[in-house]
Amino acid sequence: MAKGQGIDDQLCFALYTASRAMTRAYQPILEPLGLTYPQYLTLLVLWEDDGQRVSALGDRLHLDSATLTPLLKRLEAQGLVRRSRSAQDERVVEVSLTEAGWALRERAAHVPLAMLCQTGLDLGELVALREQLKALTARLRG
Amino acid sequence: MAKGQGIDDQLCFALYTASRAMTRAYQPILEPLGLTYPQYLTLLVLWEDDGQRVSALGDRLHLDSATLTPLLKRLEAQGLVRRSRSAQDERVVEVSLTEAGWALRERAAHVPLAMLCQTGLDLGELVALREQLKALTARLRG
DNA sequence: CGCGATTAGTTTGCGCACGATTGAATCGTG
DNA sequence: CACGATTCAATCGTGCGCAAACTAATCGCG
Repeated sequence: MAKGQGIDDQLCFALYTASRAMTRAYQPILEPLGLTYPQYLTLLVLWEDDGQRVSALGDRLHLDSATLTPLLKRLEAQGLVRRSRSAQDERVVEVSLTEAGWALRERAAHVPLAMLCQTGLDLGELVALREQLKALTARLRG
Repeated sequence: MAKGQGIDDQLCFALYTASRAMTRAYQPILEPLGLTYPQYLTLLVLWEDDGQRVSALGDRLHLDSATLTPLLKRLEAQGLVRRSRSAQDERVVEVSLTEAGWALRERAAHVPLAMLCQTGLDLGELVALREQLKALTARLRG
């Protein structure tokens, strides 16, 4: 076996395939809610803290406005969020949940557990892996 | 702290951000070679085993032909690969490296080590994390 | 041989990601 | 107050990723 050059030896490839497998695993669970995976993540952030500006969402999700603006417009078109210019600072767009956006939270409440089951990990393994990934991300950014 | 519902508690989000951070970390290293990250992965597979059909590349990379066809056309436009219909079976397209495609292998030889350094992981940690991710991927697919 | 089923790859359409640019609003310094 | 610098979101262009529809070639069964 070649040492470290084959594609299956590469950490990056394992990460890339795992991430896509995860996104795909979410799909059948999110489809009844009419959400994509990035849209679901965005709503998670808003359910945690409603009324954030676009840049704050971007900081939280590590996405820039070029990605978020069209995504938020699609959520708005579905009636889940409102986008409005701040009165204090007209540059800022504040994103807030509608009634429907809040209501969706209940319908999505089962999602984390459903996904946890799909991973087949116990809580300890999950936390360990998650923290390793966070550390790796920090390293790659630094 | 909410238990398991916040975005930073989710394994999926850690995976998603780590994967994007990895892709981004590759960018400055691959940019001098004129490659994107998925293009680099595709070449890795071809350097291992030249002359594969599109579907075999897809099996290896877990990508379908709708993704690979345009990617391969871009590699072909750069003069790195040739795409040709098999004589035995006209449905099949075989992808083979050009001289330039092989030559690029030398110029890319430093990439894995450069990335390993960026991760700041020792080899043992890398292998452990990689195998956990492979196991997770298998679970999510199963 | 003939013809329906299957297979391989392409095309189409949509939704991310992200670098780069733009335009408008605000800030800061003189 | 003025005006250049900065900030915020939107826009543009490119390249994935993938579902679905399509096309052409091959297979298989009568």
